[in-house]
Amino acid sequence: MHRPTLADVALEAGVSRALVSIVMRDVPGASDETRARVKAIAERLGYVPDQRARQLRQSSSRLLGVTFDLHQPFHGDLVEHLYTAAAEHGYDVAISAVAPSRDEPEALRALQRERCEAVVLLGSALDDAALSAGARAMPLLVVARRSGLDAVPSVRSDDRAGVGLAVDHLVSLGHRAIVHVDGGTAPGADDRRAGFRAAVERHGLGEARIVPGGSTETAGADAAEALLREGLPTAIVAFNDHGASGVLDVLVRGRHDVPGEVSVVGYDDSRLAVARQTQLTTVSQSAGDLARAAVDGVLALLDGRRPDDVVLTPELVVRQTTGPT
Amino acid sequence: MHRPTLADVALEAGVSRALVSIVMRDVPGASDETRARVKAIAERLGYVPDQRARQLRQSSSRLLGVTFDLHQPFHGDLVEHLYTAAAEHGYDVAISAVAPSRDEPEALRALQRERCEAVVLLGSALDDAALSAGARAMPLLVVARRSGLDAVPSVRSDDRAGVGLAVDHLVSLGHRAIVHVDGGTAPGADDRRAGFRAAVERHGLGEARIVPGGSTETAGADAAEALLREGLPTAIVAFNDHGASGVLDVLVRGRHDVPGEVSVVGYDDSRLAVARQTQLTTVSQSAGDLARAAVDGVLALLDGRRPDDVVLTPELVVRQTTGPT
DNA sequence: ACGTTCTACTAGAACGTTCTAGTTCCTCCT
DNA sequence: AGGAGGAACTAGAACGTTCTAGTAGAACGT
Repeated sequence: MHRPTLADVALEAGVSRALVSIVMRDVPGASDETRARVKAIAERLGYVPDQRARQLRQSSSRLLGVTFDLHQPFHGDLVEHLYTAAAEHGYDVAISAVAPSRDEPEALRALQRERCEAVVLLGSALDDAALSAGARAMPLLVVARRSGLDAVPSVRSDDRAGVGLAVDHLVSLGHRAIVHVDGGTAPGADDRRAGFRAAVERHGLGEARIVPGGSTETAGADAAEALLREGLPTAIVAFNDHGASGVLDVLVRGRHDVPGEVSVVGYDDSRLAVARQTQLTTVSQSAGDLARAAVDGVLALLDGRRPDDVVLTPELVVRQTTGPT
Repeated sequence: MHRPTLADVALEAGVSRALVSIVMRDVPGASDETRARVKAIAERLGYVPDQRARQLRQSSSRLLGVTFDLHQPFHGDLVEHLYTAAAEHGYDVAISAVAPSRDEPEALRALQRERCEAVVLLGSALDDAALSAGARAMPLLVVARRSGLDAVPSVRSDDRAGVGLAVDHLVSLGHRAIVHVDGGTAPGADDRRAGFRAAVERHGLGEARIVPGGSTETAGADAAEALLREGLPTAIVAFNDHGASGVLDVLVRGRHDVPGEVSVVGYDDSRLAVARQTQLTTVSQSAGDLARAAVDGVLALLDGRRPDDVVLTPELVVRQTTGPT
């Protein structure tokens, strides 16, 4: 008992396989009458076209690969929008997860075997060598990080400007003792650190105070504990929402009033920021815009053009973790 | 400029395509000498076998489909373990995401087109009709929920017992005023509610107090605010870690001591519970065990057997949100 | 009546693999 | 000397589609 094929439907309907193919794809070349008849028979037999055979035959697979981090909520948002953005251009999406037990090269290789036409890497940690090796096999585009390579365009939001927005907001509320809990080696961390330095200098706040952090809640919590020991500022700009969440936990459990005593700003506007009762003030990178730009970018690549790097302007979303000093 | 194929490698090496195929699959039938030579040439040309053509030819695709919720951290854990569990049996995994803009039937159809041999549905919300319709097309197995259908086995942990563990723990700490913030219509919510009722009765705590909640942090937070108005118990058992997290936020921000004044227990032992500074006491369903059982189950299905429903026993993980009353 | 153009359809090749059924050629046994 | 058996290799079909190049017949204009 195997799945019915085109041939089964054709036999049953008394027509050629080609005609069934025409009907199933809804392309011109069949009368309305046979169209209805064939469709009914296909339905009755439970026929579902075989994507593999289809793509084998067609030169283009119209399949876009996406690698993402299973445990990064913002990647979830991006993936969701990539599905719809790709569908708008008639592309299917194959996703391949990156996790502690499954590294990026492995995820990339899986997509390559699937014959994706191009791959979008979300927040990739691959170095230039690995990236250019991958780009030799298929068009690659990175999202939410820079690319040093000419062959690999990137779509990201302006991290320096984003952190600048956060600092501007805090300064306008009267804060002058502002600390950045950085992202360590995470993609984008360098830019955000630089953006923080630039903003602090722009406002003449003296030496920029930066403490080592990371992209997880524990990293944020550890940094907050260090700050408690060394002396709290009046405002903290975290590397991302995860980190801000860790910072918040430590502060609130330590009976510090947020935002009365300390203001906290996150980054990403992930579900974490929205859904949490925390109501985190954060910098929003529109997942929808990033996804659309990424899809446009890979389509340009497939078209043989080298798209410009896209740098979107982030927005500040003020919620309830920031207030006047 | 297209990807090199078997034929290209064969031509370059001066052998037949069949021989190259033999070499690439590492099956017996080629001398060590040609094996090395062909592999070198394949490497040089950048040849990567075409998974689609391969699976088209072979009767079995050795491909397992998995649908999961992009925004559910516990699903991330499960997917990660499914990758490795499937690999142990020589199976590849194709994942298909469910999200607000992409419903379950859509995700399932994508996997069907990919010709997966069977599909594992994580925490599916499909009703019996949809489930049995899907099961007619390919073997299906649900994880983390019950299945009413004979055709669809299920792998889950014992939700009633899990909530029982949580209540036992709280009672042993001296609590008698315990509230359950339930999961509404989420998969498994009924069992957990029933488990709470049973445990409360077993300990003779009087009428079970249950307030409506849900599977998100906001739902948990809303429920906590209702509790603040109506009168706090000494302990709260949440539907899952997400919900517990929302409850915690409201409590801590309202200057209530956890666990001094109120104890809180979550469910799932997701990264949320571990990584958060919260150090949530929670009930752990081992993602690894669930994943392995799920893979064993679908393989049995493919073998023509109907595997027994698997109900794993959950474990209580005591961290720092529960204490003596 | 004759071409032209359109519609509805079909035969058969092609996509990149793997499988089946060989064919050589060498070695070993009696 | 005459197989038997095995190792190394190959030709060609097969998987389920879509594509190309066609055919038959109707409709239309002149």
